[in-house]
Amino acid sequence: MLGNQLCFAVYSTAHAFNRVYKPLLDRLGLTYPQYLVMLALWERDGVPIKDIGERLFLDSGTLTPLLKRLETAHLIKRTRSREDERQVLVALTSQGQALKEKARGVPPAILAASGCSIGELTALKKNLIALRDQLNAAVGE
Amino acid sequence: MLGNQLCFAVYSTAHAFNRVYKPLLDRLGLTYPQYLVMLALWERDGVPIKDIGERLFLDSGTLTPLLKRLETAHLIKRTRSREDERQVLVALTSQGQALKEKARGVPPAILAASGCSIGELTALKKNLIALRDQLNAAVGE
DNA sequence: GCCATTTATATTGCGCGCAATCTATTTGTG
DNA sequence: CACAAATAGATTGCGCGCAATATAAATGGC
Repeated sequence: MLGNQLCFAVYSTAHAFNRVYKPLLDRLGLTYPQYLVMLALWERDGVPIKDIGERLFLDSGTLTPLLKRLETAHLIKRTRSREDERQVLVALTSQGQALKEKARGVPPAILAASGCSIGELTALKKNLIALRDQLNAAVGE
Repeated sequence: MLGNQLCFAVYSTAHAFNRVYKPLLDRLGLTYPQYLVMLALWERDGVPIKDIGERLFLDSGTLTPLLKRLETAHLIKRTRSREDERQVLVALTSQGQALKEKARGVPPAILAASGCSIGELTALKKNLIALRDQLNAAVGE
């Protein structure tokens, strides 16, 4: 049963996080997955979709429509690469860049809602990432 | 950033778990949320939908169609309560009961894929549940 | 240089997950 | 008893998340 219980703990914690993020992200006009994509682009943009997918563990079936919505919201621009016509490069617009400032209040609010110390959260994060990487390795056999 | 990183760790671990569960649950004809409902019913059935929702942190918008699919698959039966006509009671069919045996191999397989010791998983589960409950409390203000 | 293979992205279909809304009961208050 | 409020569940709409498939461009072996 323990595997089941742990998985449910992860599953239900993910939903709980979503509920905390939602009112904060509503003000930015983003969903949580869209916020993740923006976080990735704020770190490095002008990149192919593949690159975003690898960083977030998402595939084109998820990203293509999501990126279209971000483009409709004028936060990003998608352009076919010249060197490799298969790739679509994703770049932030000025509005997309500007949103980074508006989003600055999100992480502290999350930290406060978690009610944990930095040390606890860091340890938890480390353990989760190790578990995730182990699970992903197990899928690849 | 730490709050963001932790949430992403939870989010991506949930997806990784899903990828590990999928081939195991495909053999049972269940999705992971359906498996969760079955786990809940194997512990206690003949209960109103509300009861399942509280145990799994899910609402009727999610559960109503999911339960309809489980009923179509002949794993459960839904009947209006006599005492309180607002309630719909969910009971396992004999097939639903029998599936419990077929599902017995799932938890050990998950445990093996996690590559962690029982102690590590128990500690991680405990920390996650504390975090989840804290987050849920923060949403309710 | 040709052609099979690989790679990047797009599309379709299905099942969540949740907000918002609706209906039908039940409960609580006077 | 009447009637407002609360409660249980169903419905609708939207955005993931992913499998399966399709398309088009690049690559590699001969």
